[in-house]
Amino acid sequence: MKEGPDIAQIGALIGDPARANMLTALMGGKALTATELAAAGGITVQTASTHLAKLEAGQLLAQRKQGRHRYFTLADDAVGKLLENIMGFAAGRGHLRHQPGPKEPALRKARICYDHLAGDFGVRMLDSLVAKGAIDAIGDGLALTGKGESTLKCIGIDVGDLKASRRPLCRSCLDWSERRAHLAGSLGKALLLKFFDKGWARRTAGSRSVIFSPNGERQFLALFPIDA
Amino acid sequence: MKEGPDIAQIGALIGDPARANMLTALMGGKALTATELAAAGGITVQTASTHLAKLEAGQLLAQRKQGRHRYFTLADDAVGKLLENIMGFAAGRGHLRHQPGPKEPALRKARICYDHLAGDFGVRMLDSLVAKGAIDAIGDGLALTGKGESTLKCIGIDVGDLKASRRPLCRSCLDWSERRAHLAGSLGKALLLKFFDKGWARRTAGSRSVIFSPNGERQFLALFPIDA
DNA sequence: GGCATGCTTCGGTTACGGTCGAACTATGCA
DNA sequence: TGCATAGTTCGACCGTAACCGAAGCATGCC
Repeated sequence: MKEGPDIAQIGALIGDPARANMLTALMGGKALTATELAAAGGITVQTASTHLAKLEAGQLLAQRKQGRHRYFTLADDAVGKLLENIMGFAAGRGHLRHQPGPKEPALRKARICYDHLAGDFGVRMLDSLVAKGAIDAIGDGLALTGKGESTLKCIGIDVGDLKASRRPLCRSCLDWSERRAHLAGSLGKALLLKFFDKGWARRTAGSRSVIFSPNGERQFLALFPIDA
Repeated sequence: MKEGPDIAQIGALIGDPARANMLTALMGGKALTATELAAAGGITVQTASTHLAKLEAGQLLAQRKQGRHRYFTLADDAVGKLLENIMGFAAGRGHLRHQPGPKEPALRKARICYDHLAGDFGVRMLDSLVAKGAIDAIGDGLALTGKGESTLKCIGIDVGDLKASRRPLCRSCLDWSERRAHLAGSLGKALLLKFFDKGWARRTAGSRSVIFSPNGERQFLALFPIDA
C-alpha cells in the first residue's frame, strides 16, 4: 500500500490555487515579499502568511529576512524544474487556464523560467546553438562544445567561471508553451542576465514575461539565427 | 496573476492521499480494477469510484472496460514520468513516508517504474550499458550506439522493431531511491519484459517491487557488470 | 429467470482546510 | 517616544470534498 515517497504531500501543497499562483509568481526568479505574494495569490496577507508557512515547511520555499521584509524565493532550482515540469504536463493535457488574457502572447514569446529564458525565444536560442554546433544534444541531454565555449566568449560569457559552480552548466527544460526544450542550467541563467545587462530585454513588473526592446530583439535574432 | 497552465488542478488531483496511493499502485504498470485500486487507496469502492472518475476527467488515467471489470492504467508514460519525477523530488526533500516497512529494501533494490526497471538494479543496468559503450550519455540524454544495438541483439532484443514505434527508444528517468538515472523508453520496457520472459525476475502481487530469482540475479549481474 | 459480482450514483454526514477580521509582534523611521 | 508598515497568530466561519451506507445499473454465470 504505502510505497515510496509521499507524493500526496507535495501534490497538496501545489494543489491549492492560491499557493499555485504564488509559486508561479516566484517562477519569475525574483524574490518577493509576503505582501506581493498575497496579491499574486489573490488573497489577504493573513491567509498568505499561513500558506507561505506551509510551503516553507514543505521545503518548497526559502525565506530571507531583510529589515522588516520577508523575501521568499523557490527553495532551489529543483523546485523550479518540478513546477515547469508540471506546467508542461498540464499544458499537454489542454489544462490551460480558461482566460487566455492579453499577456498570454507575450508570455509565449519570451518569459522567465525561474532564472533562464523560456518561450519561443528560449527555444529558438537553444535550437540555434545546437544548429551551429555550440551545444551537443542527445535526447534531453545537453553539453557545451569547445566551439560553443569560444562562441560564448564572444558574447562576453566566461564559461570557466560557470564551471566552478556545482550546478550543471547546461540543462534542458521542457517549455510548456512550445512543448520543446529550452536551455536551463547556469549557462541559461548567465545568458539571460547578459541580455538584461546589454539592455536587450527587461523583466516586467508583475509577470514572468520578458520584454525585448526593438533593438534588442534585432540583435537577439541575428545572434541566434534559424536556418530556413 | 493567472499565468500559464493550471498546475493547481493536477496538484490537487495528486494531493489527495487516497488518489496518490492509487496512482502509485498503477506505477506498477499493470492495469488494475476499481476494486483493487480501492484496496490500494485504503478506501471503499464507492469512494474509489468517484476518485477514479476525477482522475480520468483530469486525463491522468485511462480505463478499459472488459466484461464487468473496469481496468485502469496511467493514461500514458508522460503520467508515469511525472509521478516518478515528483517522487524523486519528494524523496530529495526527505519526505519519505515514515514507515520504512519490510518491503522498502526490496523496493530500493528493484522495482517497476511504470513499465521499466528502477531501483538499484535499474541504475546499475544503465551505468553498465554506458560504461561498455552501448549507450551514449550526455547529461540527461541517452542514445543507443551501433555497438549497443548488437549487444542487445545478443540478449534477444531487436532494436529495429522498437524504432518503428513513435515512442523514444532511450529515455532517462530519475530514480527516487538512488537519485540517479535509470533507463526508460521503449528499450527500458523491452529489457524488463525480457527479464520476465527469461524467468530471471517476476513482479510481486500487490507491490511495485521486482523479485529476481537467485539464478536470474546472477545472470543479470554478469550481464551488467560494474567495473570496480 | 434468478443470483452473484463489479461498479456507479445518490444522500447525508463529517471534517479538514481555506478564508478573513481583529489583535498582536516586530522592524524602521522621525 | 510615537507612528507607520510588514508580517504572524488567533478565532470563528464557511464551503468543499472526502467518506460511507444503501440503492441502482450492468454484466456474467447457471
